[in-house]
Amino acid sequence: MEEKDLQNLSETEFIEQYKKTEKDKYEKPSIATDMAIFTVATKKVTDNRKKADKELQVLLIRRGGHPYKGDWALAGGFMGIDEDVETAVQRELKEETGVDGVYAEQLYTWSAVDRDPRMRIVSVSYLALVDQEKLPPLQAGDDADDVRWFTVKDRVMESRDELVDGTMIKTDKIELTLISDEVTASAVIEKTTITEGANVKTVVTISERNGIAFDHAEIILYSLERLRGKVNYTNIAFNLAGEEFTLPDLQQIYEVILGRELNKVQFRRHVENMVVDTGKEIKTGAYRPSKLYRYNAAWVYDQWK
Amino acid sequence: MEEKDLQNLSETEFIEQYKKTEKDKYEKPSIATDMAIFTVATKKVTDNRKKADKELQVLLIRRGGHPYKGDWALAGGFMGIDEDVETAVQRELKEETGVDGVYAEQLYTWSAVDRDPRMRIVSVSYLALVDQEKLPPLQAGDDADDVRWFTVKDRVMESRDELVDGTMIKTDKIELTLISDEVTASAVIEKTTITEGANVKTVVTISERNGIAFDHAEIILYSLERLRGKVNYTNIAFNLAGEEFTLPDLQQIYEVILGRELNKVQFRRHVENMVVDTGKEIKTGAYRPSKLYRYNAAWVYDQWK
DNA sequence: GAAATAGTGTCTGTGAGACATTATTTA
DNA sequence: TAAATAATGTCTCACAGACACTATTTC
Repeated sequence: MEEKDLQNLSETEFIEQYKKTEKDKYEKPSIATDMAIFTVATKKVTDNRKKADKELQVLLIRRGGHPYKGDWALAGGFMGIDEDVETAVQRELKEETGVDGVYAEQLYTWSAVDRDPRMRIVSVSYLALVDQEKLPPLQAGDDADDVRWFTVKDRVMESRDELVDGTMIKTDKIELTLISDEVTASAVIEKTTITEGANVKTVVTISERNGIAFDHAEIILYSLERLRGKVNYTNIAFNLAGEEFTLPDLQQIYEVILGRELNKVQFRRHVENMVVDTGKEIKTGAYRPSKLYRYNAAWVYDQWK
Repeated sequence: MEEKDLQNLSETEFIEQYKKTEKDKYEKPSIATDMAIFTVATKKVTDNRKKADKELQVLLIRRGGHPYKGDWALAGGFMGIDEDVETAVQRELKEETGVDGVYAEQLYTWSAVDRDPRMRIVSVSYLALVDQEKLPPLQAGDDADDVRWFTVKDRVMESRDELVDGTMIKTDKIELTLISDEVTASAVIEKTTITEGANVKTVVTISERNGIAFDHAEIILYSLERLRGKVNYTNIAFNLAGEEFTLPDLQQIYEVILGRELNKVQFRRHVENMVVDTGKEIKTGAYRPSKLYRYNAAWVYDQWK
């Protein structure tokens, strides 16, 4: 049936006909999800410093089969034909973390033609944040060795600005290092931002890849940026804290995310309206106890004040 | 061949075999793009006020066939199996606007199972901004009537906050109105934000739909929010201005996007470093002429100051 | 000079950033 | 009392917001 004739049908007839003759005319990609699941963990290391240190970790899974066999990949999976992406993500989050209702937000959809050698896979990536206290210990089952939390470190190796003829070219070379007990994976990512007039275009390429599967180093970096970008003006970081927490602990979570130390007074002023004093205290050492707070459910981010 | 046996092959053999037997095991969705293309246009209306007024417009296309026949939809199309989403978007932007290198940024990927009655379509939406001066007049061809710029108005009809048991439920009822010469399309969108602890989830439903196809009212609203959210701390608005512009004009672009008036002094201070004086002036009426500025290519957004 | 808009000077309040001080605990 | 960390007081500086004023044009 010609396209023209199709349009003379009623809507119901059209759709019936479309499903028969048009629906599978073109080859389609698969849709997958990739989730950068983060937690802030307390370092086990007992070094000289008394102050407990925390670190940002991401969950990775060792690839048991081709492609990228043996490399570490983000959690994720294929979207079923009868579910939407959000449902797939919540299903997979529950599977991987064992926790219900984990915070997740959509990041970006990756669609490079060659991002998977098997076939065309378009991936919708998500940023997920879990409170470490809620996490069950990683399953000690047969594949315990294949699911791990990696400490995340990123470092700008090189930063170059070039202004040519009204076009600003900014090149950043960023090293991403992921460390688990005995395993270290890493990547070097080159990020080029071309600003022509006010039109900003960013091209990202992975120039070195050691043990990180697919384009996942890029996705992890992107999720880090999103996390850092939102930490200061949303409640996003509270998803990484327990029900009750001390302000010094909360501050450490912020510091671990931002990768720098924060001023105490300023930090407390900043979160003042986001927390409620529980009236409880907690003693953690040979010094003044901390007050316990909880998240203030009534807090609203007044976008434009 | 069993999954187990597949994994004993070399990577090349595996992929070859995968493409033969595994690749099309499951039904796949189609990938489409939807683009909210905005421009800021100068009102033709000559009312009593001398000050020229601008308005925010979005490009819509009348659907010639089922489904949503006769309704207005965002520009877009299917992603080819040999191109990535960005390429598809740039191709379609050129087709629709006639302009090369239009600013476009990825917004969100929509995947509701029933968002298209024909088949499963996952849509990657984009926000695009074009300078009106660069736009050729809409093609006067046979389908000139099918492509139009609509003035965008949105209004919060109702806003309710409810705090139940540590869970904050914020419900906003928003009216979106799109006006072209003789055509008006509109929708009422209900946006519910559920904040449980710090975990924010937003559910959006279209409760009334008049002449806007698919879930496109939702996408337009989402793109408006993104535009407003970025206007104050990026150079995004400059994509809506010409090569050279006056500060009063630039301020109007900001005002039209934000939907409110801005303080002149404060605005000028805000954009001070983003613009360069061209030394030229432009006379537009019986009053002091405006200086012409251009975008300052050397401006960089120092993310954390 | 009147009308209209462009552009500048300056006061005020808020909030970020930094430094200093006090408070509370245990050894 | 020393050591360690929690919590608060307060100074400074940058900037957002507002108001008032000056500048330039045409009629």
